[in-house]
Amino acid sequence: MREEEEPSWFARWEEQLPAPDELMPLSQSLITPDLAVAFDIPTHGGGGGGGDEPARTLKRPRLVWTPQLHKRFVDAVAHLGIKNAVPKTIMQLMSVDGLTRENVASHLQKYRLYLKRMQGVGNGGGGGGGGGAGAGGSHSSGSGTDAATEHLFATGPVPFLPPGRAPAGGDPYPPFAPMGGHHHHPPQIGHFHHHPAARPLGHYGSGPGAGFDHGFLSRAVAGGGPPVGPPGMHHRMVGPAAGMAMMAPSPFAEELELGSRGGGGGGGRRELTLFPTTGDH
DNA sequence: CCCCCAATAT
DNA sequence: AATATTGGGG
Repeated sequence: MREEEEPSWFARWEEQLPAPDELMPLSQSLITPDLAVAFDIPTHGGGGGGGDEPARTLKRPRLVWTPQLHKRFVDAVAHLGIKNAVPKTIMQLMSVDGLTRENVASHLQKYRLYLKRMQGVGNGGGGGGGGGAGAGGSHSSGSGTDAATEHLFATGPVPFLPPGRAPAGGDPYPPFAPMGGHHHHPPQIGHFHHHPAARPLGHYGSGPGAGFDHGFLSRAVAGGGPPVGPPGMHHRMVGPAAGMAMMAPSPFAEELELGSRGGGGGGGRRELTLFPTTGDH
């Protein structure tokens, strides 16, 4: 009789519910770029009567990494390159409202672990990838991807994995290999390369007929956003001046890589688990 | 200041 | 379980 789970009256407002009876074929609506941050647990549980709502001290609800959101994350990382894929940059590139650096950092950490885990010997999980050198001093422990990790991370093609694995002492860290000759360019946070399918920020319409914003979708560059400064940083940008510079909503185009991609050439192959989206599992 | 990682707390 | 948070080190 004890139930956990807080009273989420708002439950996770995911993206959906366009119409009570309208059912999307979902056949392969891989274009469900919906972007929405799903939160849970709004705040004080009071109930009742309280009355007071300290707008300050409001704790942000727990962020729910929905597959779509995760995808944006992965795409951002993939497009940034290992060196620029740091929390702040990733967060900015994602342009998801409500997302904080800590959110990304935490997820990034897990994501990195997942990658390492997969490259270790014995990998297994989801599809494997090809092994890789032990990067960084990691201890390889055997276990293959566990269910836990799998449920989120393996839910999308890992865009980068060491292409050529060096069996014994190769480079510990690949300089980052873009997928089969793809584009990789200086992280322009202002606007990304144009893609035929680039969607303008605002409402990621999931096709005709849907399209509604939940209020926050697209980060309002409030506060007089500084006109983007191209992060052409080559080094770790440090310095007072570099502290803040780029900021702009950027819906970067996404690469629809639907086929399976092997982790890098070679051999691995990824079973595309179509999206578990909206309610799968 | 920011990042990274491990451990821990919720 | 999935995130958030903290702490130590760079």
